[in-house]
Amino acid sequence: MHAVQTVPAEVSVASLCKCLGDEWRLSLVCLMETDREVCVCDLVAALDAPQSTISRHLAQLRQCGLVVARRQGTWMHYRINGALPEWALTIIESLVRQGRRQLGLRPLQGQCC
Amino acid sequence: MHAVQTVPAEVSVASLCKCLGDEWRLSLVCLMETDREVCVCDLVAALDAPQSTISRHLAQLRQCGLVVARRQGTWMHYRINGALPEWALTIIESLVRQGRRQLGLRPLQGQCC
DNA sequence: TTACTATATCCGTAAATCCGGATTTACGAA
DNA sequence: TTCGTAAATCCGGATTTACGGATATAGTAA
Repeated sequence: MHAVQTVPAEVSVASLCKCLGDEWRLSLVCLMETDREVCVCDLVAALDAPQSTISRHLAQLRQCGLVVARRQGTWMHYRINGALPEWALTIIESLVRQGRRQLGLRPLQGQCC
Repeated sequence: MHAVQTVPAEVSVASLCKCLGDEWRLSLVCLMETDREVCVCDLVAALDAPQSTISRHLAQLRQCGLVVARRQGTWMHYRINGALPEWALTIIESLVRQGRRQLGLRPLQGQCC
């Protein structure tokens, strides 16, 4: 029995930037503390946007490999993809740090689930 | 007489990412060594693209504040905007470092000007 | 002047992206 | 089963963005 290889997802610099070059998506990632899961309903509440809009942008972040989702019953939990290569995680962290300063994000309520 | 204040240009994380989320523009920035000017004709040659395309993308980079231009006779020299705030310069440097690995950029010839 | 060069901008068209209400899917509970 | 909730997907229209040939602008030199 061998350990599970977490192969670093391939991401191109351009697609990473493109993905985070949208305020909705940047905000979503900024709402995800490193190594902390966030429920979709909390994201919808925090950003006060139509559910379909949030879901669509989360799908893009997933497709790009920036976040991963985990289902728990009816709910979906998202988090930043820890399997990303070092350089990507580092850059995302920097972008998120600065993004949090710029975007006036209301704190997560965590009321659901 | 007072010293010239280099007020750090305001840049939003989202617009920075959006601007670099295009392969042409990312390539252009990757071709600019930090603190080194590059001539437009060299950029056109290196990327082998229509001149209007390069010029248009350079204009976007300028508008976003990521690069600055200096005219020397008929030629225009571009460089990364050193007046950007620290966080932006740091992030750009990381993106460029990784971008250079990913994009197969042909080296600048520097034949013109 | 005129001619030439480098670069920027214009403009019509094509393609990509975004939006959000409506619908579907997935799951849990009764 | 059936119902209710959470989330994903669909779809048609609006908006944005990209493209590149043609043209305009800015500068040099004769």
